[in-house]
Amino acid sequence: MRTFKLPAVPPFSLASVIQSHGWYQLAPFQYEPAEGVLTYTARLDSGRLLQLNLTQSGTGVSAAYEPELTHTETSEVSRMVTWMLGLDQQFGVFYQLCRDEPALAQSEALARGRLLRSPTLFEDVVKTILTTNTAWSGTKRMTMRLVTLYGEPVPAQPIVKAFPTPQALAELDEPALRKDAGLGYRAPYILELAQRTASGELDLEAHKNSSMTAAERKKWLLGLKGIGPYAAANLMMLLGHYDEVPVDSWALMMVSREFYNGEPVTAKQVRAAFERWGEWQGLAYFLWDWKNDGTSQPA
DNA sequence: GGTAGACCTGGACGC
DNA sequence: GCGTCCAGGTCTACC
Repeated sequence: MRTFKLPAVPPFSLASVIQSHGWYQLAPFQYEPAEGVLTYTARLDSGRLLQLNLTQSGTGVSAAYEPELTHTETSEVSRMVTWMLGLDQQFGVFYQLCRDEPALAQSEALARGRLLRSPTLFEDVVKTILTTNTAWSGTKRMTMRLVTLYGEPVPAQPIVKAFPTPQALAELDEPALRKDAGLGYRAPYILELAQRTASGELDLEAHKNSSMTAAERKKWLLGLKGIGPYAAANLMMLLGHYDEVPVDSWALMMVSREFYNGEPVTAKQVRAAFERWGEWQGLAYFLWDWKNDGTSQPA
């Protein structure tokens, strides 16, 4: 295995990034908690496929890979890992605000704030659509089927596959996605996204670092089929905009238990509960140390 | 702007 | 084993 190291804006914890949300459980991510290794099957611009093994290295991250890469490819992998782990992201202002809130006081000590991302926005939009209107087990199953059925295999390890490209998905028909991949009614959304991306009509990757305002970005996301208020807020978080709470059924339950004594709450009440965190309210919600984590009934 | 019904799947449950 | 019900966000039509 060849390796290189990348620095991160301190504080940095790979474990905190990995456990920031459930993305590490979705193919082609793999995580070995005992060894602290996050594995991702990546596809480079050149079309080459490789397995990346990411581990904590001092205050940064170490990337191990095979086969040998060109200088250009190594630069591409560096940019990819920096984006996926948010190595250049800073949360100093947020940490200052957290110091007076017991439920967030550990954020800086644990280096929390960075959210694990896929290398491409295409992959993250697809995965976000697959989180909607289904249980987490369904999201994992649908993602695994997409990768298994339509992902390109790593030559040296044919059972290891990358996330399917927009081109690969664009060539499919709706019944295949609906039945074979088990996407159900989400199939036309994914197919349209893939076809628009593959044709060049939609340049998702340009939006990772666009000059759009947060409001413009959100409006653009809501214009994508299958992306509603929850999915848009979730993707905005991945894009580094934290000024809105992604309200789903879990958020309604947790906020009800935490702030409303178990009484049913509305999406407005969930947003109101975190409104005081301003541009950080989404992150405050994400990192909140809930008194009741949802696995038991409230006191 | 708000609301109701349809969409689709898998899991839980009762028989 | 089979049938029924329910949870989970978004879209569309309608008011």
